[in-house]
Amino acid sequence: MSIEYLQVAEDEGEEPIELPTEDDGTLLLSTLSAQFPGSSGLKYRNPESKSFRGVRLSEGRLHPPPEGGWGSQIFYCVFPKENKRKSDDNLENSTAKTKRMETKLRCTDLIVLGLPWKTTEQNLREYFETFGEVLMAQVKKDPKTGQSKGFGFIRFASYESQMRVLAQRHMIDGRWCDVKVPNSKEGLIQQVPCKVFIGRCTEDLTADDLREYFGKFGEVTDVFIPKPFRAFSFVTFLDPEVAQSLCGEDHIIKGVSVHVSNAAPKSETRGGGGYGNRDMRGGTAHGGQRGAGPGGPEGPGMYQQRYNGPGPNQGGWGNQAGPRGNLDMPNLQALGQGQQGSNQQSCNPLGLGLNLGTIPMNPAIVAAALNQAGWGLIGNLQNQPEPNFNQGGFSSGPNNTNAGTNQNGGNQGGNNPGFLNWMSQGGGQSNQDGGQWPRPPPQQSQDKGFLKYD
DNA sequence: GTTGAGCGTT
Repeated sequence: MSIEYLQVAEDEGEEPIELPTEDDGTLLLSTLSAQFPGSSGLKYRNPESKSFRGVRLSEGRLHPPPEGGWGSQIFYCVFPKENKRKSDDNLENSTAKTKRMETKLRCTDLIVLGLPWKTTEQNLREYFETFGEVLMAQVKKDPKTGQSKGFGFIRFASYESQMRVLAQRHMIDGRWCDVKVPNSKEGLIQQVPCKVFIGRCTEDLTADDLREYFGKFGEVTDVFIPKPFRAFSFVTFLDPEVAQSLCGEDHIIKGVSVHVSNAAPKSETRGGGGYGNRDMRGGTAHGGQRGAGPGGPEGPGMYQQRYNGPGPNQGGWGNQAGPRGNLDMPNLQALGQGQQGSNQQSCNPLGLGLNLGTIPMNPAIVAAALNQAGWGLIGNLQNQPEPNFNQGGFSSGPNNTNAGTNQNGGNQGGNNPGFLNWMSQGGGQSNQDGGQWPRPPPQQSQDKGFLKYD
C-alpha cells in the first residue's frame, strides 16, 4: 500500500517537508512533533477566506480537512503561544540564540501522576513528544500483574520542553494528569536563573521595548519595570541559558545603553534564611491584572497580602529578606490553570522556584533552611484540594477528576497573578528591594558564606 | 476483572 504524505512547514515562507500519514489518513501528532518539536497542531489557509483554519486534533491524531483531505496544500505548524520561532528579524546567529539549543544538565525526570490504568509507555511517550524530544518514558507497573500503578516518569531532552510540560496539566488518554518534579529531585536540580537585571534604564524604555528587544535572543516570558521609575527593570527568559548569556553585556535599546546582569537579589540573610536562592522563574508582570479572586485559599502559612497593593510585587523576586525563592512559573501558555491559590498543583514549588543556583547543595541544609523559612508547609500545601481549575478553553473531559470545578471560564492566561508565590518574612508590600540593589552580588561568595558547602 | 493519592525493584 502506498503511504500518503502531506506537506508541512514550520511557518509561511518556510520550506515544507513531507510527513507520512497513518493508515486511517490521520497524521500522528508525534510524527509532527518529531520534525517540529514543540508543535502542538496544524493549520492551513482557507483559499476562500484566506484565513487560517485549524486542523482537527483528537486523541493525538490530526485529521485531514473534511473538505478535501490533506491534498497538496501546505500545512503550517502551530506552536504553543509565543513559542513560534521568529522567522523575521534574522538575528538567528546571535550567540544567545545558538546557545539555547542544548540544555543538557537541566532536565530532570518528571513524574506523571494520574495516568489512566490503560496508558502504556508508548502512549506516554507519544503524548509528550508533542512538547519535544522525549528521552525516557516509563509507566510504573506492578511487577507481578504488570498492571499500571497509574503514574510514570518522563524525561525531556530540552529544558524548554520540560518547562512547558511543567506549566500545564495534561489530558492523557482521557484523564487529566499532573506532571511534577519528583520529590526525590526536589531541591536537587541545578538551575539557573531565567531573569536578568537591566540596569541604566531610562524612563521611556517601556516593557514592550524591552520585550521586543530581548525577544531577539530568546523567548521572553516576563518583563517587569518597577513603578515608580527606578532606572532598572527585569527581563525573564524562558531559557536560562539565554538569560545567562546576556549577563554582563551592554545593550543599546532605543539609543539607551543598558547593562544586563544577574538578577540576583540581595542575598543577605535574616533569620538564617538566606541560602542564596535566586529566582529562576520569572514573575508575571504584564498588565498585572490581579483579578483572580480573593486572597486565595492558600495553605495556612502562606501570606495573603500578595495582591492587595498597587501590585508592586509583580516581579516576585527579592523582597528584603528571608527565603524568597519565588515560585513563579514562567508565563507560558497554560497559565489559565493554577489560579486561585491552587497553583501548587502544577507549580512544583521546590523544583522550580526554589532556586539553588548553579551550586551543588546539601539537600538537608536546604530542607533546614526551608523549614526555618516556613517552606516546610509545602508538602502539605501540595496536598490541598484544588479549588478551581480553568483549562483555558478546554472542555474538561468526562473523566476529569476535577469535573465541575473548572468552569469558571475564560481567563486564557490573562490574569495570572497567582504565580507570585514568594514568601516574605514580614516583608509586606514594600518588597521592591527597598532601594538597595546590590549590584549583582557574586552570590557565590554569599552563598558559600552561609552554607559553607564545599 | 476492583482503585485514583502518590514518588521511581534499575
